[in-house]
Amino acid sequence: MTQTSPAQRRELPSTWNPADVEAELYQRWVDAGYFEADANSDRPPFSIVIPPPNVTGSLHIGHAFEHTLMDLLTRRRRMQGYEALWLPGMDHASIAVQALVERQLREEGIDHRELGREGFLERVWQWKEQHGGAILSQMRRLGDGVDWSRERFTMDAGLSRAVNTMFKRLYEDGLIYRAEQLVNWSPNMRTAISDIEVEHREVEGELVTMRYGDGDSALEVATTRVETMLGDTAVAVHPEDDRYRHLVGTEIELPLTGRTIPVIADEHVDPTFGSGAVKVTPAHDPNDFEIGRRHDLPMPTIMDEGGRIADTGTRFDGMDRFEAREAVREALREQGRIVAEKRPYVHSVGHSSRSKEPIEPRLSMQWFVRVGPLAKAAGDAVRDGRVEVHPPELAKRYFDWIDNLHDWAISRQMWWGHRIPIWYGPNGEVVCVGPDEEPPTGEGWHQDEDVLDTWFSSGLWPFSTMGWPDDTADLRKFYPTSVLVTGYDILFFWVARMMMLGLYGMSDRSPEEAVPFRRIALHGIVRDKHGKKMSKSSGNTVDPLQWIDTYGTDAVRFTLARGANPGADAPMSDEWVAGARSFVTKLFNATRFALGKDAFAPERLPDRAELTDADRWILDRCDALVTEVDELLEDFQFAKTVEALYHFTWDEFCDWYVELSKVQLDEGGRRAEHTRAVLGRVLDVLLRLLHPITPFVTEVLWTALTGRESVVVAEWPVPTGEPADAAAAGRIDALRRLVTEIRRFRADQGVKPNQRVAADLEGLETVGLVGHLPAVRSLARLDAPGEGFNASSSMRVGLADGEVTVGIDLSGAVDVAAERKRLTKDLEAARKELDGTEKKLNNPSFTEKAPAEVVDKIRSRRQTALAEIERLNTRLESLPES
RNA sequence: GGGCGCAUAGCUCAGCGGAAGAGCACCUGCCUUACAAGCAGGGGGUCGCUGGUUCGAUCCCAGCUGCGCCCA
Repeated sequence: MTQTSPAQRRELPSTWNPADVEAELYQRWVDAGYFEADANSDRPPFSIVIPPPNVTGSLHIGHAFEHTLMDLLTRRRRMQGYEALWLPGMDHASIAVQALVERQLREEGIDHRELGREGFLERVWQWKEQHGGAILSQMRRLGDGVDWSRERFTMDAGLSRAVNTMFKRLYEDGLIYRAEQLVNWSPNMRTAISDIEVEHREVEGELVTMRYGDGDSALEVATTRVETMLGDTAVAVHPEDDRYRHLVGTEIELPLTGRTIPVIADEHVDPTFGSGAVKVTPAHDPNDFEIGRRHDLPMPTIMDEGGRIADTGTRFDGMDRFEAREAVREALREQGRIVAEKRPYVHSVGHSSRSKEPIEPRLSMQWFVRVGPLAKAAGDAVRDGRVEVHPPELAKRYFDWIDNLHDWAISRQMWWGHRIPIWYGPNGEVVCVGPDEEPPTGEGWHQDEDVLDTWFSSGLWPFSTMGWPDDTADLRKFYPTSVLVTGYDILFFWVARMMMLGLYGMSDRSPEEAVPFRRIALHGIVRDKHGKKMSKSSGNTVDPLQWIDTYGTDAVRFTLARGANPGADAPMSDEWVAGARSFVTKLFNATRFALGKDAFAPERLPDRAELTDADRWILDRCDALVTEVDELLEDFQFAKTVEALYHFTWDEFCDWYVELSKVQLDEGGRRAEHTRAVLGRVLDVLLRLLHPITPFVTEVLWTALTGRESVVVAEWPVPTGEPADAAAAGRIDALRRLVTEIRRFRADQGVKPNQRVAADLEGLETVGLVGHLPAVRSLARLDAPGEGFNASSSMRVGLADGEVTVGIDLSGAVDVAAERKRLTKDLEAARKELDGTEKKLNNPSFTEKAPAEVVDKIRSRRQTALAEIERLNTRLESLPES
């Protein structure tokens, strides 16, 4: 047995003030290089890439949540001896940053277009250096054990090279193409966005029905966007619709434009909706676009990039789309062409998830990724188990989505981002220029003006950050990453893109090794304490940094981990963080107590035979805890892990073992010495288990306890393999029940918790608690019966192996009514139990069909109930009349 | 419109075929030398509704109601 010499010990402060030590501890960890991974080590790899936060972002509660889980997983693996890498970084957020810097420039009175592309980008980089990445310093406050030496940014040279390489490969494989297509257009940002960046929201608009043509050939069509009529090139009806059959093939006058348009028949028209005739605006509506294609209709674009009516040759040109909506409607009204108006008319409208404005379907030339083969491979990787989705229920959602994916619009009409590496020649040449190639020079050559969707570079994140396309030591060691921790809300945006591009980019590897991650741990979003989504508009957002200031990082992390059920949302409130702080304080105080009693972390425990029931019980429980925590964490059951640790720490270790240890310490000698070892061992294990969740307090306590360097690099506990001592556990269980019953009796009788009363205990030998008499007396605050002892009241406690009679000297002040009430209540419960069990046992189908062990269990419960009733009745009868 | 999920103690959530659980909140009593950010004790639920399967249903199945999410 070795012992930490007092000299090695670090002193604990008398109270725990996280703010005093957190920053210093974190810096110490970074300086010591604990978080830096070595690609050349022999240890088995464990790697996580951070879901890159937006360079404009600051730490919000969702980051804190996700980071806590990742840090927890990484710290545990590090302690388990893995070469653990948690790779940090940010993405460049093309649209958000461009908007931000454009706005800044406007405030200075500068139009970014005047500045030119180069000048503008200079300003963006300037902004990035000065204000970008606030989140990185905030991550330190959370205690994130990331490898700062590997920090990455999607616009870094290396990652840009990866983007360029990927583009070129896809292009040459025919998986990237350019086409004029209807895309989701953001007039505010003047760019195309992809399908997933569109959110559908119910809005109150109007449904206007208008009449095209006149007399017999008139048709009524309805729309929520009247202004689009300026771009109509047909009216469509169902081919089987008898009402309109005679009109098909004729031309009809399109009001306000001086044009006539054909009436066509198309099977996709729903004859039961409205009048059964629909206006067709191919350049501004997805369904109409399809109709236009089928019928080879002209597709005039009637809006400019900013959402203003253009090129219609009408007086509406130049009007904003919403202004035009009213103006066109009123113009039609003047002509008596408005047939009906429904207002408000609630319908679903696509909005840009970035700028929040209604998107405008717009025909334009864009670059697309042909997702077919990529999506198939991405689906298969999950289908054949190379990538596990946790919780598995969410895999279905992944399949539903990835198996029905549309081609991905990747060009953005922006300057900030990876410029599309395509050069156009004077004679219509199109050349894709790879990263190490020289672009064509000469008259008339120019590069595509657009940049790539930010998700394109984020999709390469798991390998571009490790040096791809080069064959690097990092890639060899850490790819595929071990687990991806992210929100289910981003499954489509990001996870699917990494799957597609990862499998494609790494296709020179075996299918098993090409996947970007082996497991996907999905979490939900953080909600408020009423389960409401946090949002600025409802004013229920919280600032994790403010919580850290108030309660300490450990408390915040503990709360977040405690709320993390697989795939489920996590409700959060400051009351719960306060509760977590109490836990941290409890742990601190318990350790302080132990150290005050000279507890130490022994290398070897004393021989089991030398230990008490209490020692063996708590050590066995501790062993079971290690197993439980391991099992839960392998399954990403964070909430249950925290629950198990909380319960053990508070309800078993602090409430019982620490109290029992006081009795043992009082005995002195070898008993006290062994108790110090057990206290130290349990704390040693417990602090290590808790470290990934609450890194700061455990670091302080564990180094104080052990005198060793840091718990960050301590070994993760493993079960001892010692068989649990069931007999000891049974006796401790009996002890706890006996003590609780006595406390209950005392409370009923109005005896103050701190008041010692004389009591006589009979029957301890039958329940195996003779040796525990001092403990019972200590925990139940009983004195040995002395001179003139008079058991004015007595109680019988039924335990597994018998019963104990406790005679208590209450100096005559017996509250008979309270006692009667209690006994009556217990009696009622016992009778109910008897009824229930007898009913079952009297049912022949039950005794015949139920498994034998269940029947036995019910029989024994009936026996217990009978004994209990007998005991309570005897006691009730013996009570004096009140 | 299509799909998925959830309804369990005042609140937030576990449990998911054989005795209703936790945290917080609540009530009572305690500053008992680790801890009042604490200790001891206590109250509180026909497990959304209606049927069905089963010896037995909070748990499985069907329908209904009410919420939530995703997609169009």
